[in-house]
Amino acid sequence: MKFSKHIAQLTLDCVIFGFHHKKLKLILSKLKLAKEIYALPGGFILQEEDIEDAAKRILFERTGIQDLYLEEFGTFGRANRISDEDFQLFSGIAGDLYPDVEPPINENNQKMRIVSIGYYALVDFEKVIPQKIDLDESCDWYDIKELPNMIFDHQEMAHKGLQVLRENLDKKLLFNNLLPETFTMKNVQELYETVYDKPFPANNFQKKMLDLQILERLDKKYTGAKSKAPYLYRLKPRT
Amino acid sequence: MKFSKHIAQLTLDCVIFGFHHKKLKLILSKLKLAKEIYALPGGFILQEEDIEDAAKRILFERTGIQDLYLEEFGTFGRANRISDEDFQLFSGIAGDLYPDVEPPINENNQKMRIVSIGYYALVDFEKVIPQKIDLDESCDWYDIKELPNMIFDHQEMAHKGLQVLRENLDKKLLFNNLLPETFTMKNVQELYETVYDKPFPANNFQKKMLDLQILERLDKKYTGAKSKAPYLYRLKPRT
DNA sequence: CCAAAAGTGTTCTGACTACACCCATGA
DNA sequence: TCATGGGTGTAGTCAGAACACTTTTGG
Repeated sequence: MKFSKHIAQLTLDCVIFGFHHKKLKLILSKLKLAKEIYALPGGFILQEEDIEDAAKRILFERTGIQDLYLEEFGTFGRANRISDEDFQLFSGIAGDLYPDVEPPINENNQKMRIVSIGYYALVDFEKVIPQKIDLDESCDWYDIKELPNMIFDHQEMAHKGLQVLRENLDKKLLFNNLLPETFTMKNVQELYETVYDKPFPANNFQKKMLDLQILERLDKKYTGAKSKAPYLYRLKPRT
Repeated sequence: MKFSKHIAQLTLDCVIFGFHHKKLKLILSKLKLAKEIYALPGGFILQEEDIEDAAKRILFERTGIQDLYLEEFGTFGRANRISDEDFQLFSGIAGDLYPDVEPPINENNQKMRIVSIGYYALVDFEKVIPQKIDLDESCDWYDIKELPNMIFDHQEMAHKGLQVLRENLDKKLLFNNLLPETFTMKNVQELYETVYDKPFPANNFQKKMLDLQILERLDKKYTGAKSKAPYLYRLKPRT
């Protein structure tokens, strides 16, 4: 066999961000290993598959959502990105899921590097129950501020993903799965404050959002709170 | 042999931009093929090599410059990024340069996709004579506005590289090899006008550049032209 | 009427634009 | 002294930030 069903030394890992009520989380798998260690959802890429389609496939496997907004944020290819310890831990189980892929060990029993492409996506974590796959002991949402011990350079990938998410969040809002159908300006503000981890003054924030021309104002929302009822908004249908 | 000396289905291609006197060029190889077709300088990645080091190695091979500023700008992995025609053209010669890498054909004689990582770099093209390698009939600078027929999706890669170069050119200037040791403000302005392919008003441009606090004003330059002598500048030593 | 939260208006600043103007230089 | 190109100054516009203020709501 010259070529396996999957590309041998290239994987794809996804930083799936979930937002809800001032919390920013991401999906991690707890791996079925002796040591407690976590990984970004990822996998190998099929030979006939566009890389972006592979990312969509992995995202669908884990979230059940078909058409998610996603973006590539970088390639991770340091020669030593897989430590010896992680390699030994992981190589035992990877073959179960990808029997076609040769374990990354050369004829001298040295580990070989696997390059990973990073993608991120955005969802509302109240709407998505992370699905585990065979390699996972469990799969769940973890707060970005309290990330557990992660395998390979996955922690670095998660941070790079967040950094790219923060660039032009305005444009990304257009596609999102982060907010419900209708929402208040406060909801949007909390989303921004959570992603950027800093406060935004409400009046300036509102002006800026409205100036973007992407929100449509609807009726007011009467919650029964003893305060003024906020307007509801929805994303303008894209032209 | 389970693994070759190079990673099998992953390559790296470099968009090496060269600037001089209102011209923006990039290095292309004319391949030793029946058809006249050009390629970005690129190559496979060694198993033990950081990807960024592989990019530096390729850049050094082609330009003779060791420590070039470079940046990754994306991954190119469409399943059909290599057309049947390009595949047939190229597969004949690739084996000469990389005898260790299996030709990307599966057992059913179907071509397999190779994923490529894009890097770009910046130089002054008057200072660099592009070096050809075995696969090349020639290797030279080509104007970005008059790109010849390019193999695979290399044209798309070149344009994406330019797009990323345009983002934050200010910061990239700090590292560059684009300008001589000392230069006039007009030189810098022409660089910007060439990269962005649009004019900048001279007075506002000067103010903006000086506000960046990265230029140090030196003595005037007396060229013998019958006009006021411009100041010379140099990049402030980085702290 | 009051507290709480929503929403608006006004001013200030700093970046960028456009326009007009002055200065040095060699012919 | 004049044309040429280098360099500076000022006013207008626009997005953000900071501040104070008014409005709506249910108790």
